[in-house]
Amino acid sequence: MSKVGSSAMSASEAIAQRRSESLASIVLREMERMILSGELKAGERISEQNLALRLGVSRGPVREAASALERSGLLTSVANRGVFVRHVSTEELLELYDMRALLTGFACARLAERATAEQKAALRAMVEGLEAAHAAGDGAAYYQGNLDFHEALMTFAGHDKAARIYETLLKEAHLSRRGVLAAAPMMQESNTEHADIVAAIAAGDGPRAREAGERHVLNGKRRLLAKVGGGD
Amino acid sequence: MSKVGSSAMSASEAIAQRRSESLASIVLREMERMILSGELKAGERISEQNLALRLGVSRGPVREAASALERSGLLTSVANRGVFVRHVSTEELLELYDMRALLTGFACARLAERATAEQKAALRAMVEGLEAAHAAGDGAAYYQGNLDFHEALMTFAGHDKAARIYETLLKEAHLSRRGVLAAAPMMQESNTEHADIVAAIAAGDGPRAREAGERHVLNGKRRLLAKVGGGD
DNA sequence: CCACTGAAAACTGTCAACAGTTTCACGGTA
DNA sequence: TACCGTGAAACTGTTGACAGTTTTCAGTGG
Repeated sequence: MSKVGSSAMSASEAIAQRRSESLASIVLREMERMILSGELKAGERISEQNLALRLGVSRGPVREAASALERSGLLTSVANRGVFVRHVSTEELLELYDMRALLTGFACARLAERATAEQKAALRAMVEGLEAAHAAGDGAAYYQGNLDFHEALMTFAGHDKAARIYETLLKEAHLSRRGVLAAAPMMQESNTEHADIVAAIAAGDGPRAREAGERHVLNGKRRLLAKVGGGD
Repeated sequence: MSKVGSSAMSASEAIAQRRSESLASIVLREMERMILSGELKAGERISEQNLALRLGVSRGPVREAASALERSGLLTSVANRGVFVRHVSTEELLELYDMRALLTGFACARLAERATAEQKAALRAMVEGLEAAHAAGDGAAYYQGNLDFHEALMTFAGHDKAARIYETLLKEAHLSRRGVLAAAPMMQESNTEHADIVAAIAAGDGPRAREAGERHVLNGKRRLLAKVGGGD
């Protein structure tokens, strides 16, 4: 319960070496990491007292961090009982896919009209990398590469608000460890869609790029749904 | 500086009469209200000490509330200097319009397929109310009715995530008092678009509803841009 | 063996105080 | 008059402590 694992070590170091960053923001990052890595499981209670002790800070910064994380949907708090890692229901996960689809489509349409040659090349390279990962049957590499590809789409689009919202949505989706499973099995199908997206962007065809981007994420939702079924 | 104005009174009462709501959440609401009402202007510094004093609480809950509001984009904090009401640039406001357009289009498409007869009737009634406000030249009524109509679109769509994001975006947009001005002048044009949206929804035409919803908000963006020009 | 009671332990919500930084006013100097 | 140190006042970041609530658990009775 009170183990000062190596996982918390980096945060402790950060606290020791801090210069101008507030403890609250360090605790925030650490809590977020713990939640997203699955170190803290969904529905699990977080004792601010224990956490403060483990991180070597007082409860004030921990409460501030928790307050912020609650706002961004990673925690829920119950009066006099503390904060809990939020449980993302299947319905909510599906809604997250809807929103990601919308944003991805938007970004793709934008890229079709403003992507630089370098950006197009980078996207093409990423798709080839994913192809290689698929050929090698390397699920982990595909998973990471897929995340990178989607992040690149949002970043290259040069729309701060869209990228920021997407980031938040992705973190929330990661709360449900189910989302992770959906990507690996259908590598071939998924990467074909990636290629479609890049092709539409390269062709400068906004509507087609938007449709391809949106469809791709919605297909991911469908693939997830097929896997989950009425399972839970 | 230290006036305990009538504006803070309701919050003070809430604090006095509280039963199970945390002080932090009350302070959060009050700060949000102050910011959105324009009582605190963009770029203005918020002294947590003064605020705590005015609300009759200690600095702890104020800091928690500020931490949460920073996360949702209403405040920015600077180390050792405190928190400031965020300044929303024109570029950022335009991006907010993009996102609202996306979400509105999404909601409209959804409504075309799942709106109940009551919901359709309610939307129609709202458009008629707006028409009346326009005829009467009542800008304030039109402004509020317009907000209500858009909120209804998001609520009726039955998509929690979309509604929640929309709400956040709207609050951020309200930070820039420029957005407010855009609605009033073009009542006729704006409400014609509202009618188009409702017609498409009533007809069960998803794509057309989506297009109409998206276009409507983007036209709002265009109207805003025309007004602002290169002004600032 | 199980359900119940009640007191102790643990924890959250809140506050007041301390240390370090920033801001501001004041007085001296060119 | 304008400029620049300098010290006091004000404020933020953080902590430890107190009050009230929840949880735990040993002991009791059925």
